Amino acid sequence: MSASLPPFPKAEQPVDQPELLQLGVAEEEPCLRADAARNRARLLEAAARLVAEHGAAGVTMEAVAAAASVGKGTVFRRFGDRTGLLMALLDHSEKKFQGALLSGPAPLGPGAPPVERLRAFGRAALRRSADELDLQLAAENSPERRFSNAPRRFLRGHVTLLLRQALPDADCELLAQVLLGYLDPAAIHYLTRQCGMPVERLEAGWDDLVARVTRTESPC
Amino acid sequence: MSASLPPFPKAEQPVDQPELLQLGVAEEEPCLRADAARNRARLLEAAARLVAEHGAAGVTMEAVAAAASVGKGTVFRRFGDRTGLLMALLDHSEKKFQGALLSGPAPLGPGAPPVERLRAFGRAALRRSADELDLQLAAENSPERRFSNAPRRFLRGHVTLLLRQALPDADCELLAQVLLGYLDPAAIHYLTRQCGMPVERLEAGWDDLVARVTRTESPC
DNA sequence: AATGAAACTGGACCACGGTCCGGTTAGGGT
DNA sequence: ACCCTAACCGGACCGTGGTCCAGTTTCATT
Repeated sequence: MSASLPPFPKAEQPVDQPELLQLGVAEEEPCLRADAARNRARLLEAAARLVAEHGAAGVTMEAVAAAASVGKGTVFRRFGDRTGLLMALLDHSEKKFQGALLSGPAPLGPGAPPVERLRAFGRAALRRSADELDLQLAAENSPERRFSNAPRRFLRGHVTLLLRQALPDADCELLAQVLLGYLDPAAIHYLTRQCGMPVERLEAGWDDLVARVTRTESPC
Repeated sequence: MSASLPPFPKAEQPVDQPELLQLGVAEEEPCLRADAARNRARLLEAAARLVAEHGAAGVTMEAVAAAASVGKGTVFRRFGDRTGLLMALLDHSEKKFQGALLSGPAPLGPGAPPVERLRAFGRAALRRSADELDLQLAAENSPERRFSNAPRRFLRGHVTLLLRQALPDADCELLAQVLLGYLDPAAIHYLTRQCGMPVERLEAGWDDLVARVTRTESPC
């Protein structure tokens, strides 16, 4: 909420750059002083240990700071807020996923027809959420930023692109929003854990949804 | 987190009763002592005033309690938590909406073909979110309970029913989840406020989505 | 090596959501 | 009219996310 804070990178400014990172995997930290980098590594390690021991709910900012023998302010300086820390924890898996989409083997990566890539995308995302579900849930942003973080923007761009190949005349941004909504971690948690649906049903539902959305109207 | 709490209704237990409220609008408070009812009314009035004055973000539990000349514990006893208070604030509009769906004029109410009712439903929901957006955003539950509150369950049942009339052989629960995801207040906020999409585009997108989802495959 | 400033550190501090429990009150039974 | 008990009240208390700033450290430059 403060105005000018030159020496405070805030770890994720809401700059909405016009899709020039379309092919770059994501932005990197500009640089880091030696001690800062060391503390960052210790914090991530401590946070991962806390997740393993007490679940994602046990990742308290104070606890992480204490476990890393570091002041609380340092955690906030490095990661901005709790969500930033949790997202940093998911960053490795996220980067791997992005890499598979951009340059992995088909049908997830390039080389397959777009609809088939979409189907593979959903299955991969569902499987990824099967592990990491509690972490992804805990990292869920506040309602205002649930859609405007870097990983989400990347997935949105990817799905939009695939949709545009299959449906050149549709509003692919909105359709991408719909498809990604189906893969929302909170939704997956609700359907599988609270409603008891098996993952197979979610996968079948995804294929069905993709088929319905990309079906071109009555090609008689 | 406590175990047994007889004298503490908690305002919304997570009981997931098997759809026997399908036609009842919602459950009512069991009864209320005279002073409790008076305090409840004063709290709601105070909360509404705070929303009008300082926006939904200004609705602090302490502020509401103070504005109603009531102890903080009373607010939590009555409404369970902050989300409960905000949902109570939205309750009137919610009930009206549910009434329109159940027994209002077509095409929103009964009497129109299901696909047309679905289209009307989306437009109505979008318009309802246009007002009240900040309140609906602030009332958004924690990720775990975003889908398991009474209003949401009602809408889910309604949409599922309409879908089943149009698509007897599809997985209508999952499709209903998809459609409701499109109408999520956070999504609407993101698309209209942050992406700057006009509401007309969202409405067109809804019609398109309903058409795609309910299109029966190649009726040649 | 000395130096100066940018960048980082840590812990005191604050606000808010949520819990607890001793004291109070409503209102039905007698 | 009285009493008894369940329900309710209020505010002290706690944990957590997040801010702030005085002091310290790094490192590029000389």
